[in-house]
Amino acid sequence: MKTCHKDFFQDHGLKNTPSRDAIYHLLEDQLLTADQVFQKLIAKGFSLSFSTVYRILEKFIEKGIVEAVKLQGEASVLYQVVSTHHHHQLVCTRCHQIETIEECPIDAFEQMIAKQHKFTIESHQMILYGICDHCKQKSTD
Amino acid sequence: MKTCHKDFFQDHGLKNTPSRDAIYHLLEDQLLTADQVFQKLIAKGFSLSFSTVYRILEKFIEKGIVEAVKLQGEASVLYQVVSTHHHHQLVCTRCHQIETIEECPIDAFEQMIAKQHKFTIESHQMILYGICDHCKQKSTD
DNA sequence: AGATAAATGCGAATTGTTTGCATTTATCTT
DNA sequence: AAGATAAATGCAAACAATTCGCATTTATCT
Repeated sequence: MKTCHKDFFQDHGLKNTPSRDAIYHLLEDQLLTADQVFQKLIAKGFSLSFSTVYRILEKFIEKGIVEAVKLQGEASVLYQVVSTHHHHQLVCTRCHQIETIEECPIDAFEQMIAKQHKFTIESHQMILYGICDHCKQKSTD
Repeated sequence: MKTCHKDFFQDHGLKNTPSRDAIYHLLEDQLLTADQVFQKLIAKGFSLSFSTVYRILEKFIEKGIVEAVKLQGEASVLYQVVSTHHHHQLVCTRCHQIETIEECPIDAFEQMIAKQHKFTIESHQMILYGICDHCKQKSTD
């Protein structure tokens, strides 16, 4: 519950509602689909509608509070609170677990691209697909 | 028409049909949605059904002939023939033009990730969003 | 040429997401 | 603190992209 002080939503021009708060906290430390957000809240006994989930996510993205990530192969979009620090994802192609990493090789790369292609990079998405440690160990059993 | 010799599809265990050939050649040098593939072929006077487009793309992906790329914000998936050489995309957030680049900063990075996270990278997707040269020049007019 | 499995066309079904509209709620005003 | 106001919500219907079932056709293998 790092950044969510009392007027957090109001500072973004959003009303402070229980649903917003609940969704925000859910997405602080994990990537979830809209459906997963909905299910988790319902499971907690929280009451809200499915379209509200989508509408809140939409507002969050609009305000830069949350980012949407589209992974190859996954049908639905994943959402996550935008951290102050940059990060990327390691997606295991076997168990589909997603690990978040802080390392990024692109900063240096950006300058080269800016020159060679005269393209000013504003943001980037990098997703690495492969086998996680856990799955690797299982396959050697 | 680089790699498409007579038995190309058969080598992949696929029958050699006109639709396959047409779609393959369309995607050799551009990223298109399923719908765009369909529209372009229809426009050329080619006759095929929409579900055939999806089924062919599905097969191509299964055989590793084509890759699917999901961009942030875009509703539908883009498809492209997998080149023998590795490449990435520069997506202009203004004009939505997509440029393909050969440079890749990730090869060296992969080894580091493999060690630090015990994650074996099989493939990766990197998309850079920003402003292309053309749009930049327009904005200074 | 005939057999066989794969490929195709068509429409209907499914899935993820968005929208319209009536109702409720957070915040602002007095 | 009560009422005004716009934003937020619930519900169901609409949508758009993609998938599927099934009957028919076609490429490839005898």
